[in-house]
Amino acid sequence: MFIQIEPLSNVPIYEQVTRQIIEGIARGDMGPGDTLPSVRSLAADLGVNMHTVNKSYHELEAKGIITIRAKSGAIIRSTEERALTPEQLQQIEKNLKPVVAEGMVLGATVDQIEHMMKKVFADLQLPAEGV
Amino acid sequence: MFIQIEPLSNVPIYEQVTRQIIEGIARGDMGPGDTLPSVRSLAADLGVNMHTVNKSYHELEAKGIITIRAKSGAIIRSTEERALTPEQLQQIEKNLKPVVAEGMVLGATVDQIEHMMKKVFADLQLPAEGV
DNA sequence: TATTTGTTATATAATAAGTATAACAAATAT
DNA sequence: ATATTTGTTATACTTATTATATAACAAATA
Repeated sequence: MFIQIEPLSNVPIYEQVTRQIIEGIARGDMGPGDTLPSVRSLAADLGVNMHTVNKSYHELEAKGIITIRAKSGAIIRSTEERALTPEQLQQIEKNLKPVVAEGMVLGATVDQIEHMMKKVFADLQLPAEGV
Repeated sequence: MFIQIEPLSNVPIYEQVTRQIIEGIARGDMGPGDTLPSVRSLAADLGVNMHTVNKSYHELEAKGIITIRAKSGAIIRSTEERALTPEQLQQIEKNLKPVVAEGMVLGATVDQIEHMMKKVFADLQLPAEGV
């Protein structure tokens, strides 16, 4: 699997796992209907505890990105199933705000920030385009 | 002062303080050369401990946003002093990535995300325009 | 000179993060 | 049918983080 844990990071391991799975889906490495590896096997792969991965999966479920079927596995939901509610949109905006504010205070221009946005989009989408 | 603490938030208090000071600067509520309130007075205002605010100030200093003069106070640095190094730009991009990725996976379009960006920009800049 | 300032130190408590084992019952594979 | 794998649940433990509470120090300021 594509996940790489940075043990010295200030970002918790379960959060690193969550983010990298999300980025993997955005990048098209895996898509709707695909099953995630079992918490035990992924934990063994990453060299971390089962519960750490389990926490990440439940975070993904809370975000509406996957469905966990008890005693079976975790499946990536389809785009139709993931509604994109107004609450979710608002949450994204709330997450965006401190990042943008920090960038501006550090002296980044609107153009610079929008340029970075495009880089992030490209980084997440281009590999899929290459198929 | 404009800072509002949400005690039930999963975001640590010192981090809430840091973010809201940054947003205050971005919004133009306070600018370069201005001094932040003393850690003791702000802590009293917010009803939190001195060290919590102190931690926030040192985080702001580490980000290059303020300068702490020992036994004197904390001053907001000028835009010229805040260099905006390539490392900082890269950090902003790194912060942006998981937020954008999550938005996309949840089904937000590029246009929707860019529209939210503009809302955030407006929210941070318009009040200053009104002066 | 008295007050305020950031700094430093120590102590304590609560919560979060992470690991370690173990057992259960349902789902799946053989 | 049996064995394995699965997510779930429970308990226990360690460590780090967050936050508070006091106190004292020395420099800056009023």
